[in-house]
Amino acid sequence: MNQILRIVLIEDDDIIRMGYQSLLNDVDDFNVVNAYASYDLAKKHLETDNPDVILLDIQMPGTNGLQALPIIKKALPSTNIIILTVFDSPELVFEALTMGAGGYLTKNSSAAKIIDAVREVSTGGGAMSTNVARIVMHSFQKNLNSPLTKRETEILDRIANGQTKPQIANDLFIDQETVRSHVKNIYIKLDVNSKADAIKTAKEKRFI
Amino acid sequence: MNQILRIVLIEDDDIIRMGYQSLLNDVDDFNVVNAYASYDLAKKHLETDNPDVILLDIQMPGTNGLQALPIIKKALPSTNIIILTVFDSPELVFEALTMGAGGYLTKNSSAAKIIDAVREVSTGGGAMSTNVARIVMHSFQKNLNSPLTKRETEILDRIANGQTKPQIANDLFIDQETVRSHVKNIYIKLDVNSKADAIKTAKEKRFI
DNA sequence: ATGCTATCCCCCAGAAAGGGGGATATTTTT
DNA sequence: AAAAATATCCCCCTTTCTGGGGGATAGCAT
Repeated sequence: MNQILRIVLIEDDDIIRMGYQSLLNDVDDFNVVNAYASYDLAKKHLETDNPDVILLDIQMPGTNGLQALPIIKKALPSTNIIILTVFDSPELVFEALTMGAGGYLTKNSSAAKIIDAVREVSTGGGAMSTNVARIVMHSFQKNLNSPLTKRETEILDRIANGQTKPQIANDLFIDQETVRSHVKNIYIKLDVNSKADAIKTAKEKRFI
Repeated sequence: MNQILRIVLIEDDDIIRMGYQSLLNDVDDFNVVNAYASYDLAKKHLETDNPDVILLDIQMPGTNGLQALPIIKKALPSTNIIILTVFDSPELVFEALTMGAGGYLTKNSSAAKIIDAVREVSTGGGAMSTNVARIVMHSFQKNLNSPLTKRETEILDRIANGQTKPQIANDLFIDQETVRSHVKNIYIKLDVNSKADAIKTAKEKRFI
């Protein structure tokens, strides 16, 4: 499977775009089939370009990269898209990943990293620069000093998944009153007095 | 800040452990202060070892790596831990990340990748091998073909965060009856008839 | 031995949920 | 321009759930 990878660039800065183009074209099995200064310019050609991988900037005139991402993904579901941008705020990163980006690189990435990333996402993999990996990993980390006990956490987790107290009681083979007891303690510990506030507080503090 | 990085290895395979030890000790600013065949052997020495980074295997006799992870994190909060294992199932990866791992590498990682990872996590960053990045990124991707409208998704999302219909109505400046209408349609589209089932189905299908 | 945890019990009023049945205006799609 | 989808609002109703108050008890860990 040493096939030529068809690549499309969408990047508004002429210098950067041409730089990436020559960088990627120098790789034996890469072929930059087209390079556009915006998504609006690219959209009518993407079907025929039929790229395996698109390198997509976020900031550009007209439809921006994050807006374009789901549109492209729907039109060309098998195309893998790498966001290539100077921005690395958590909001942008999560937005891009939920919308189907296969990679997220910041523009300080080395040539080798970019080439690796293209190869990686072309097989359905994931690629991100270290600063992005940092953001993503931090989003997973739970607070290890939660005031909630195991049981309380278990119950709050189920509440956050929409289960009612009777349902929880049933699932855990305990009485509704026991669930109620735990919930009371959860509310005291989190200093709240409603389901919504408990979930909100617990998520903010990463207890669940 | 060109300080020597103090490193501890916890890995039960003698050959592999010694291999990593010599690999890392060959790096100028790295110092493998100790290497143990299990966490149970390591635990009484970790405080004095005072490592900046720990490379931690999952599979080992006695307390395994994932069990040890939160314990170490609590005892040495400023120590950054990299999981180094042959396993890369989503469950293990998520477990490790939520428990505070700063990196997750599989053992097919190159020497350069491992060295990079140690450096990266020592500054609080994140490091993962490409197969792990793949798992993590896929966990973020939403289904772009949700049957739910924007408004319905917004409302279901709020329900999943514990808000009641009156609260949602208030936040969105619409009538409770409107919220009710949307919820009815959500239930029909998802073929459910309760909050819990709606959340469950929507999460499974990645609509929210 | 004291505290924390998990379990269960009762009272109560008010709130919320979910199943029906609609209507209407605005958008979007065709 | 017509048809479909969406977002908004209205009424009926019963059942279920919630949260606040007051407890008790057995086991486990420090």
